[in-house]
Formats: sequence, structure tokens, C-alpha cells
Amino acid sequence: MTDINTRPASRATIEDVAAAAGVSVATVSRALRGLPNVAAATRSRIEDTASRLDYRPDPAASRLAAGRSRTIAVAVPVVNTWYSAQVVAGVEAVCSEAGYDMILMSVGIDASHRRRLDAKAALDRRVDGLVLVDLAITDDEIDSLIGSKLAVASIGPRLGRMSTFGIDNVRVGEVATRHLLDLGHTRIGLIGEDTVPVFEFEVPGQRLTGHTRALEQAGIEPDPELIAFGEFAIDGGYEAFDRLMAMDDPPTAVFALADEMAFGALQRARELGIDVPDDVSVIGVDDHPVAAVVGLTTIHQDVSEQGAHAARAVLSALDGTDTELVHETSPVRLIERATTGPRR
Amino acid sequence: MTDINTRPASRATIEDVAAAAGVSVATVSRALRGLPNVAAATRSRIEDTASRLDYRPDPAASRLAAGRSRTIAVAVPVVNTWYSAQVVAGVEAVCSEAGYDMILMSVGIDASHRRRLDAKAALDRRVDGLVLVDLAITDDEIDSLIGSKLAVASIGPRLGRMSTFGIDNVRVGEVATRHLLDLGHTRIGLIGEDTVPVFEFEVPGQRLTGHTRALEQAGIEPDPELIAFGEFAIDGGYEAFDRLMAMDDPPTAVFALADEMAFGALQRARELGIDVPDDVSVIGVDDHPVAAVVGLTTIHQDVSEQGAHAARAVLSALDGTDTELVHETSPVRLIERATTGPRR
DNA sequence: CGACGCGCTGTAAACGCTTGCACGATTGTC
DNA sequence: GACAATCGTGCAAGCGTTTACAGCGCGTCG
Repeated sequence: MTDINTRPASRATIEDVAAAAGVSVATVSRALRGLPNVAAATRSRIEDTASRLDYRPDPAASRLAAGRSRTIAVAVPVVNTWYSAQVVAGVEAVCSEAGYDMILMSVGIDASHRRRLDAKAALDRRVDGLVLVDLAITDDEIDSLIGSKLAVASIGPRLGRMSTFGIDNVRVGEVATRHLLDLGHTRIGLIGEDTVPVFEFEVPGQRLTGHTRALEQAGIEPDPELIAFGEFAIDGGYEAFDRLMAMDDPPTAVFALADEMAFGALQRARELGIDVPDDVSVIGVDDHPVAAVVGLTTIHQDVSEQGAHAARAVLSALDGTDTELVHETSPVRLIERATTGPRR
Repeated sequence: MTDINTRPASRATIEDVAAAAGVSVATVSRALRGLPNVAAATRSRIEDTASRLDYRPDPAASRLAAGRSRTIAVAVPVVNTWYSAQVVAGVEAVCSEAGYDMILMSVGIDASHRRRLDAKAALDRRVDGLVLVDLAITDDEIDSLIGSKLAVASIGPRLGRMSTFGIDNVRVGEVATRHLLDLGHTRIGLIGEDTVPVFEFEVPGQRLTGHTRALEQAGIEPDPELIAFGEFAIDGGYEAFDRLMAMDDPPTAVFALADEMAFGALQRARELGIDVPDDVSVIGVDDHPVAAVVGLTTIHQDVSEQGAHAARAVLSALDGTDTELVHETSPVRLIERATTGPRR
């Protein structure tokens, strides 16, 4: 109980531990990191000494010497959305369990590459791996990412050169639209994000593709008039719905590319005195927790699971455990609730 | 245009820059960090050289040498809530502008200190500062945090020894309850979080205090029966509301300590065929974006702004710019929407 | 019984930066 | 015109790890 020096002037270093345990720093380093070639007795003595001195390796020193930071970054377009929060939660859980730090960076939704390249620059040397979330990224950027030997995985769009995790967004579009079709609707509006359709892998584009395909299979000519764009959030859905309903011949059903947009639609519907689903059916995508509250019919996906899987992929690539690319598609399912009904 | 070595085998180091610019590494270091005592001409020559070589200082080396990581952590109880996401967004924006990395860690909501102390341990040496979000933390933990010379700020509870940012939660409770009182309600239920009331500064406790105070001021004896606890999320609100409504003499109005709990209440109300606000009024706290969608009356607060302010406080403490403690209270305001109405 | 291999440990050179200190060259002061 | 102050720069010692390499003792094998 010689707790005199309980609060050392400065943190214990590996040298302090080595001295106290009567071994060299090399042995301490090996022992504490679980490397082989350390006698069991020596190892446990060192472990005891280390914990007695409350020693914790300095991450910066270890990073500098070993060249790995035990940190991964997750890059999201914008952080304060439900979707991002879910992904981040999944990644964080995995990281924290593996003893990795997770740095979060938002790269913005604008197509200007500037911000994204900056992000890449910022990443350089400071993280071992990277999880990209819903990022439209060019081949050049991918190359430079991979070239910088980061372990990288992507959530959302399916990128050829890295592991990707997501859902089949074309199918999402089909399922949603087919559901509406099955209810007898023929004039179906779509509320989506106003992106430049440069990147064919982008999520909204794929859902739109599925939508169009389902219409065509049903023998219905897709009508560009019925597509309304807006910001990928409640307000965007609100405004897009408003525009749709202002048409001479408004749709009897609306497919919102995300629940949050559907919420905006629902809000506007209530304000306009439009009954859902009697006057117009509404379906979303995500199964946001609030969807159950407002009774929104939607397509369920487990976003935080996707985040966790992506994180695990990055981590195991870092271990060298599992180095081959995977493209994982999580299941989705239609959840029928109260906002969709038969065409009046 | 001697772009031969466009892709150097390995990253340029400060030595490469020094050699190319014909100066010493010390001068490069000073020039690039904007320190004084570097001739203007020298500085710009170095800057040119650096950018030509695409030099970026290795953060680990710089951290090791300088003892600062230009990284701050934000510790939240749980990451995938609206509230956390807002805070994190605010912090991230400030960090990214200041060139700081932000690491996100969830420390769990359980009162067991184990996890929190671990968090502290994990932080040690790896970040310069820390933003605590809604964390019930003991004095000892605060001391050890401050003792480890991190710059720290807290969002939510008002902690004496560090800068805090938040709202007046007692007042929130008063305003919400008074609103209900003004509408003629006398039996007012409360839906809150089931925490051990150990830490008097905890947010739910304060809102409860305000609630009780408002009741007493109105000459109403607070009835413990009317307080229902649940998980601080939709489900918790759902269940608590259910219990409240199952009473022989259910309340005519309900104060949910958070919008998400109010959403759960609304959901259950709809299922039970209870009309809101005709049968029962519901008020929440936060002004979650979905509140507008469902017409929820609530108390507005700007969470991401609080995050930004906390981050700025941490950063300026790090600069040494602004070292004194502040306790900032953001304004809140009642937003009347459609879920509250006069007592039937 | 000497050579060899193996298991364990130590030595010391990186890793890439920051910074205290010293030093020469200017400039200013009397 | 000598002396001090100032400015700009370089030297070199860290910062706390990791890891290649060397060395030592011991059992094994020919």
C-alpha cells in the first residue's frame, strides 16, 4: 500500500514501466501488445507493473513509430440527419469495441469536389481507414483514396473498387411503386432529391429507376410531370408535395424517396385538408422511427447495421484478416401502415 | 513543369521541403505554422515548395513533438438520437472550420461509472479537449478530467467547474406546465426518464422540478401517480402514456419531457382512439423537426447551436484566448401547435 | 561433445516533427 | 565608429513508441 506517488507529476512512459519491471522497453512493448516471444512470467509481471503505474501508451508516439493510428474516419454528407446518425452509431459501436477511435467528418452535399478532396487531404496519415457514406465520388478520388493505402468501405452507392454495403435501391423503387400499383393507383407522383444525375450509382437515381421500371412493367407511361424534386429532408418533401398537389390532375399516390420527405408531404397534406390515404396515398423509404408514429407505410432498412458491417470490413482489412472486396446488400421489406390505401 | 516525380514513393516530409527550399527544417516548421520571425520572402518560398511537393505535416509526429493533437472528443450517452446528432453537427462544424478533428464516442446511459471512466482513460493523451453531452458525472470524474489538463465543456447539465451550455430546464418545466395550466388543465401527467435521481443537475430532474413548481404555484398538489417513467425515446413515451391512460382517473393533459417521448404518446393515443387535444393535450420539449409534422406543441431549443458554442469554448480555451468559465443559457420558447387545447 | 536451433531479451535506430538555444547579420543609438 | 538590440536562421535534443537485429542460455541432435 505504498500509494504515495498516486498522482505522478507526469504520465508514466514505457521506460518507467521497463525500469520498474526490470526489463527493457522493447520487452514491455512486446508484452503489452500481446506479441509472442515473451515468457509468460515476464509478461504478467510487466502487465502488473503497467497497471500499477497506470501506464497507457501514448497514441501519438505509437502512431509515429508504427505508422498506424487505430483510428478510422466516417465521412458523411451531412451529420444531423437520421440516416447519418444511424450509420455513425453502427460504426461507432464496432470501433469502440475494437479499441479504435472514430472521427466524424461532414463533407457537404454539394457536388463541388473541392470539399471532398480536402477531406481526403485531411484524412491522409491521420486515419487507417475510412467509411464513406452515400458519397458520390469520382473514380479519380477512389484511386487516390485507395492509393493512399487506407482501408475503405462505402455505404450506399455500390462502388466497384471497394467494399460496399447497402440495399438494392432499384428494388426499393420497384417495391414501393408496385405496392401503389397494386392498390390501383396509376397516377403516381414521386418526390425525390434534386441531384445532378451525373453519378449513376446515386441512391435517388436508382430508386427512381426502380420506380420507372415498375411503371413500365405495369404498362404505364412514366410522366415527367409527376416527378417533383426538393431538398432531401422534411421541407423538401413538403414543397414537392405541394407542387404535385397544385397540378391540374394531381397524382392519387406519392412515392417519397425517404421517410423524412414523406413526413413533409404528410404535413402539407394535413394543412391542405387532403386526406391520407383517402385522397392520396403516401409511401416512404427507411422506416424512420417516427414512421410508426404517423402510420407511414414505408420500406424498412436497417441502417446502423450497414454501418456496423462497413466498419467491420474496414477493420478486418486493417488486420489483413479479410482482404477481399464484398458487396453486401441488406434486406428490405415493405411495411404497410396507414398512409396507403386503395385508389378512391 | 518538371512533373516527373508527381507521385512520390512516399509522402514528402519536412526534410524534403527544407532541402528543396534550401533552408533548415526548423525554418520550414516555423514558416508553415505561421510563427513570427520568418522573413516574408523565405516564408513564401517555403510555402510554394511545400505545396509543390504536396507536403502535409504528419499529425502523429507533430502531436508527439508538440504535445497537442488538434483533436477534440465529444462524448454522448448514445449517438443515434436526434439530440445527439444535433449537438454533434454543431461541434463538427466548428471543429472542421478550425482544422480540428472530432472524435465521437458514446459512453452509454447506464449509471455505472465504469464505462465513463474508461472513456476518460481512452481520452487521455489522445485529444486536447472534450465536449460532454448530457452526462451525469461525479465531482471526482470532473477533477480527474480537469486534472488531465484537457479543455472541457459540457452541454446540458450545469457543472460548476467547467463551462456549460444549455437551457434553463427548470424554466422549461414551468413554461410547459404553465401552458397546460393556462388551458384549464389540473390533472397533468408527466412522461419522463426513469433515472435514479442521484445527480440533481440532471436534465429530466430539473424539468420535473419546474413542472412541480408550476403546479404548486397554481395551488395544485403534485400527484406522484401522474408521473410515468420510460425509456427516453419513442417507445418509452408510448408505454408511459399507455400507463397514464389506464388510470381510473387519467390526466387531461400530458407533459412529455422530450418530443420523442411525446411522439410515442401520440402514437398510442391514436391507437387507443384518444383524440388529441380534445381528450388529452400533449406537449413536448425540443422542437424536433417532426414536431411540426405532427403538430406537436413544444418548447423550442437550438441544440446544434449549443454544440457549436461548447466547441468554440473548448477551442478558445486551447488557444489560451479565453480561459474563464462561462455558463451559457440558450433561450427557449413555447411553440403552440395543435396538440394542446383547452380542457374539455 | 560441439554445432545448431529455438526461445527470450536487450540495443539502438528509426518515425517526423517542435522548440530552446546559439549565432551571424542588420539596424539603431549615443 | 563601437555597442547593444533585433531579426532571421540553423543546430540538435527531445517527444514515446516500434522493430530489425544481435546476443545469450539452453536443450537437442548427430
